[in-house]
Amino acid sequence: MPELPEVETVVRSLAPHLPGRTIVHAEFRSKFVTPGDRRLLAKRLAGRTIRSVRRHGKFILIELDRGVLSVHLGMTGKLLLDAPRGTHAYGVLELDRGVLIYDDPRQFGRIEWSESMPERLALLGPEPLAISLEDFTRELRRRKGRLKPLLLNQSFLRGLGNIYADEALFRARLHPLAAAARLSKQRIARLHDSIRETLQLAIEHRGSSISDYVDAAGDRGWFQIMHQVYGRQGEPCRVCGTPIRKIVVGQRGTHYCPRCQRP
DNA sequence: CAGATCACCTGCTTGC
DNA sequence: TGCAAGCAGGTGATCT
Repeated sequence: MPELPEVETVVRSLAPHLPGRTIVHAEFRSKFVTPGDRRLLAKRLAGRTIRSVRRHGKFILIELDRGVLSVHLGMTGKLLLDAPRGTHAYGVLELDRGVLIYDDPRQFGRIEWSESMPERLALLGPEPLAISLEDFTRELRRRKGRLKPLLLNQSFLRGLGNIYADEALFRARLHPLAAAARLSKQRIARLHDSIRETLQLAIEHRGSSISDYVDAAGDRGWFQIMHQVYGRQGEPCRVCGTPIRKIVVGQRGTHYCPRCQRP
């Protein structure tokens, strides 16, 4: 669920509160979210002071006075500040002031501690909000495959997910099955712009709350009311009125306008 | 290497 | 009403 705009919103909602806080006690209850020795993890965190909170793709990085805690929200993960502990509170960080709850019904998220920057982050592609048109063009031309799976591939760009891949393709008027390497210069520029504009707009609206996404304060996003294609199958395209179509691409539901996004 | 298939897990919706 | 199947914002392993 949480893609770049949602993760960015969570980080922004945490940033005013976490730096300077000390973790008094930690507890983890899921062998999926926290694989390996959960007691050791809790022990490593106890007594640590939080230096900063930032986003790297869809990862939340909590820098400590020793080591880094990386949190990936998976599909249904939430980081909640001073919230009651629900059934799915699989991680609890008691702070010197307040408590940080990791809640995740499906347990697809991951929480890991590492001494320095987690190695897996090095495998991710550039930030979609930062990449230049030149770099974007070069990387796109190097790739085979279709546009939609490519946009979901975190080694191409880090942070796009199913909602924003579909929304960016609509904005760029590009078909999800178009061959990435064969796009004209003009279309590449359109896609580059569309990705940035879509993500920025979504961040301004604090992300999309499709079912249960909320930020650390428990507030929902409202970009979902501006979705052009995602979840709108059968409804009229906001530009041309043609019914939005839903197909499956790379095992993922893919929404597009058959008229605005010609093959 | 691209792409399909499956798996991880829970909960909500849909259809019979 | 009840139950099973299908589907969901993500990712990674395995196979062809």
